Amino acid sequence: MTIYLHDTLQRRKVVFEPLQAGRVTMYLCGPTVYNYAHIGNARPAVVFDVLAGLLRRRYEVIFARNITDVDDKINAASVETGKPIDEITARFIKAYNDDMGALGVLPPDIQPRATEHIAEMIEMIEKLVADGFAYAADGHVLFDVAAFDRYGQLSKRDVRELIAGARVEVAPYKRAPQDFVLWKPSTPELPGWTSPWGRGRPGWHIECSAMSEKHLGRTIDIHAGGQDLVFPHHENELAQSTCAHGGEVFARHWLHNGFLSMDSTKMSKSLGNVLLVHDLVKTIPGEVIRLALLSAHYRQPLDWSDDLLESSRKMLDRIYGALRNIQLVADVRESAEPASAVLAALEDDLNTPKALSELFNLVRQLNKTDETGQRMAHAATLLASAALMGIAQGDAEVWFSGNTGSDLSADNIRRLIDERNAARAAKDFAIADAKRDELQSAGIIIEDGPSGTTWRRAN
RNA sequence: GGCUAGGUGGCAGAGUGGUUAUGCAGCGGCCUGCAAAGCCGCGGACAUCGGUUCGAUUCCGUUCCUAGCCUCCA
Repeated sequence: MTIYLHDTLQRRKVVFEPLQAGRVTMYLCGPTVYNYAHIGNARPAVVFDVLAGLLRRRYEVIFARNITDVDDKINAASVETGKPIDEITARFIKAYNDDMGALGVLPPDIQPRATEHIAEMIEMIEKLVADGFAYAADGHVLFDVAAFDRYGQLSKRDVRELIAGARVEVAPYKRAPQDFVLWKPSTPELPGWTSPWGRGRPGWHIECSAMSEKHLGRTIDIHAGGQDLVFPHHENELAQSTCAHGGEVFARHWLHNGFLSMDSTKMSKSLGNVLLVHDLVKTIPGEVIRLALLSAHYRQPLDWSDDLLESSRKMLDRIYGALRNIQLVADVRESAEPASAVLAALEDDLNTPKALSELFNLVRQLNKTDETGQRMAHAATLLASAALMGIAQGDAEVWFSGNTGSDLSADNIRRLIDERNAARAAKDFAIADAKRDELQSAGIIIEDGPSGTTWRRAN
């Protein structure tokens, strides 16, 4: 089997092959920690969590997802709230990790922080200056875009079009408007570090170049992030890393996820139309949110809506419904392999919608099987397949009845069901139906099955 | 204006040069005391106009429309 991934640089799907056989290095641009993560920020975390898991089946994987903890917006938040920067970043790093955890995102192998890699950044900048790819001017250090002839290759942008004016900041210390900041001076009240160019702080792009080199090496296999990072962030990283490494390939595969929108408009912090993961997980199971994020292909746009969540919840109802009332023997479950159709879909550029459709084919197969041993085998395959996407791994009974969401306690529900069944046994269907109506009006739906009556909350 | 992606049945959303996924919703049947769940079946789609082809939703081009990037942003 072969893994295919779409590469932004080549604009096509390519066969994935790590530089070193059996070992994959992967870097994902993580959050800037000045606020809670919104659901759009969660998309790359979830999507590339699935990818990391998929790769781990076949390779040793070293997965780094950074934390940007030095940034103008963090400084602004500190000024605004009067709280120290460390307190703000510590708080939102924890919140980010907790929120992603609620969505079933496993921690990356390495979570490097920008402030802990200032020395590496300075070292890289010095190298760029020494080799003529960057210049110091007026307390700043700038990357000289003209010195890198392939600049613009990732975003397919013509440097000549990056003209001065409203689009690109013009500053007197720049040789050319498109030159970008590697290092900038800091004021006494803002965070700063001693450097050959005076007390200052790093520009935005240099941190990822320095941290990926330190933790993953000069050439990494996969560099991932949101589509909006293609330009300028990744274009600039590509330029500075390539130049600092004597022309060696920086990232062998570039992966970018599409955007989340609401009402066909991009969700973004600057527009203010954001839904925070922190709030959503209070009322919606993280699994439902995770499935919603995986219901469209990762490179396609995804419009967030209540309908999407409703539909995702119903998909999980169907999967858990099939798994309910099956007691899986431990070794059957543990030895189960995912269905090849599901695996193949995911290994084809992470085609999660296709994988889900194959998952539902397994559900149907399970539902129409009567024989217990066969059912167990199908259920185990279904579970192992769903595990590839990190969904439906919980207890089915808990899914349907863990939280009644109604005023009736589980004991009272059971009592009404017993009373109804007594009436049914006595063929007093008027009373039986009255009991069922009573349950239904309390948000409880009952199902008479071969092994007795079960119930679930109505959504 | 430049550059990228897209436009698929009531909705969501894959995919394919000829056999029309999957989930939800709808319809019919089976099961059930009746339901629910499940199973079986049905209907209904490939924005537009041209071109290539024996044949295009799928390839090429036109037009229209949508979103994103070009500035901090996943």
